Amino acid sequence: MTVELHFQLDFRSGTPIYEQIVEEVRRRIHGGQLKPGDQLPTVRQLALELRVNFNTVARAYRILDEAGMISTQQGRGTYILAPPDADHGERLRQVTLEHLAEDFAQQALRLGYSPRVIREAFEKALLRGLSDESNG
Amino acid sequence: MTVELHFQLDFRSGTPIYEQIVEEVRRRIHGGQLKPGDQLPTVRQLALELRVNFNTVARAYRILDEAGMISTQQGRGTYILAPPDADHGERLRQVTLEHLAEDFAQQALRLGYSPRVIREAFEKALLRGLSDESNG
DNA sequence: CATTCAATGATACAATGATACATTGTATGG
DNA sequence: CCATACAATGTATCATTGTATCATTGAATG
Repeated sequence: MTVELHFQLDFRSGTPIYEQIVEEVRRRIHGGQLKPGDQLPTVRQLALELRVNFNTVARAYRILDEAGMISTQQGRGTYILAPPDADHGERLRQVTLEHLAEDFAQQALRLGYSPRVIREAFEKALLRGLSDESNG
Repeated sequence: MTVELHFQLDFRSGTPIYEQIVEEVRRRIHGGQLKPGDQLPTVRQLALELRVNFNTVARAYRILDEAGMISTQQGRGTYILAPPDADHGERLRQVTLEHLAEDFAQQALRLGYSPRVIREAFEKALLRGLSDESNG
């Protein structure tokens, strides 16, 4: 399922190779030829095709990764990411909060504390956290 | 009966998958959701659920095995060994309600949630924990 | 020229995946 | 009963993928 890119580098342009790769992938993502979930060629595959060292491709991929456009995963490959969506990020954050809350509640209950005592401890900790936040 | 874990991996976090699995199982053992004698999902079941190779799960299980927290047995399965309070190597600190509450409050605040949202998540989790306690 | 520094290459490494294997429990047939 | 076959489990080994580190190159600069 890894897509083919087929594009030509200009070795004489003065623009670094890794930059040319970054720009090409960028264009294809914006142009829609590359869609979220698509797997890019491996660093070695693309390097072979472009006749460059695979570290150069890796460098381009790393830049795109840091820009949030792709996801590089050691041992797995690199994939196009969905464009950052504020709503989606919010949903993930909410999941995390629920997870934290659930862990806390379960552990507290398991230690045998009553709901009333747990609520008190929670409220106290929350207020303390708030004052810490505003002061320090 | 093998327990279900359902948890999400973060493929983009940079933390290796096997490490994320190790930590998740650790948390559930300490939190009491996993008790001695419980059978974990088989490496293949969990791998399928998490969409990773089963060797990655096997690696996590092996680490937990070497830490003395679980027992993996070829041809049989893997089982929780550790009593929840026996801490293996790491943090031997006393887990108190105050600590739990403080950790939860601080982490939630650090994520940028408003006190109101945190209270809602907490209350919901607590009620759910209570009903789980009485039912299951 | 010598020096410096960014770009690229070479090499070793870590994480994950694919595949074949050994061990255990259970069903099946005699 | 016992033996055998089979299915399910974890294990071992190697291939594949990205990462880290250092060496090399080549152009800019003094």
